[in-house]
Amino acid sequence: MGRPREFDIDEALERAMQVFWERGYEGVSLTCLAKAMGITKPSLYAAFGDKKELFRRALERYTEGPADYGMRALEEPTARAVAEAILRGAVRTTTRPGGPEGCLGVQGALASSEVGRPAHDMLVEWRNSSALRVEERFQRAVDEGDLPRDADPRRLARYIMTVAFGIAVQAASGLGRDELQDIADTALECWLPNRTRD
Amino acid sequence: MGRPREFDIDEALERAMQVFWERGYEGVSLTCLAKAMGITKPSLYAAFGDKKELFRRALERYTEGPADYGMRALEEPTARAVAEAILRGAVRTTTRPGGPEGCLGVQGALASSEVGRPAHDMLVEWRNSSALRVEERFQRAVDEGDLPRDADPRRLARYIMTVAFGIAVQAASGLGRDELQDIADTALECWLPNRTRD
DNA sequence: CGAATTCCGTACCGATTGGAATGGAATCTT
DNA sequence: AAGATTCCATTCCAATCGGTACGGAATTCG
Repeated sequence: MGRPREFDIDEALERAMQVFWERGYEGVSLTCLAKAMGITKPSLYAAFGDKKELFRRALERYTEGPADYGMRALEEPTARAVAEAILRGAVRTTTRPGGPEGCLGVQGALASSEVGRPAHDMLVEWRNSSALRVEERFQRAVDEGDLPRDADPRRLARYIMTVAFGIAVQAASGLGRDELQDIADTALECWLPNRTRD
Repeated sequence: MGRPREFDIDEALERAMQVFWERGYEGVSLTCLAKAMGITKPSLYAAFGDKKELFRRALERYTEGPADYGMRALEEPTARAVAEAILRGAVRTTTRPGGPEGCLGVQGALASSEVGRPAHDMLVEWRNSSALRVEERFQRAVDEGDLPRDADPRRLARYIMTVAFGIAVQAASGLGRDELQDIADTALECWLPNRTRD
């Protein structure tokens, strides 16, 4: 009941995600955000609450959209394939032609003032929980005999995630897709035996 | 001639560097900056020019201070030792007890609005030139026979720097020194034969 | 000592920040 | 059609942003 909204809330959120991805949390004002979303500030406020709530929604959308390679990678059959999928996904996502360079989870709010703290904390948690899921997947690989019994899942997961985050930083520094894939390949060269590079 | 300044300009710059390191360029206001430096805004403005000039000075000081491991690493005798020194330095600097966690070159302004562009550009250039110097060092290693003739110095350098930047991100996510050193060790395990871990 | 010079502190500048109040327009249920 | 409800647009809010104008305090040179 009542007057229906004149904008598509999903499309508006998509725009918001793009802008946050490109400029970070504190790097965008509500005014700029509203303009990019094609709506006015009150509409934004009514539909999404405040700025940090909008950011949370955008981060959620990012996780299930551009960064869904993370979840899908965990379904690969071997630890090696998981690692490959993560790094390959990181390369592709941080250099996708349509979108901003880099990773929202890294760019968003690495450093922040007090007002940027909510986004900062969300992203720290986002990065750490990602690493944790990879670790759990690698633990399963050890249990299954896919990884050697003496392998350290946490250490391997942290290594892969570190390279992935480093790739995001390098993408923000202007490196291209091929160069980043080279880096990913280098990181994988030392990985356990069954190399299956495409 | 004239009234002498009542604060130590070197110490003030040190404070500024610390704050930029911790909160990034846009994350600190001039007011907060001046307070941390123990001086007033007009004094700051008179001594350092505007905010981006102060940031430039702070970045300079960072390069020659906490991040001097980068330059010193290049003087190591072998490529392997260079790589080790870089990663070890990254670990130590991003987790030094006294200072902020992470790396000024990474934290400062990965993502930025228009007003943060100067810092953003400075840091992109800083990261890229760091990688370039490592590449040149590795090229020398190839020339000297320290690295195999078919090694790709650029690729190796980018890999090492990617891991180093990734370490900085992880430090900002709260990982401790030992955990980061584990990551560095893992990254080096695949490195060429002569492992000389301490 | 006195003039010139430089620095410090306060108080303030216009612009922009995240957020909200208000009122009219559009749609639902009754 | 009437009332209730929801949305949109303008306008405004106190606070803060980076950056200054100005007057008094401290120092050196003459």
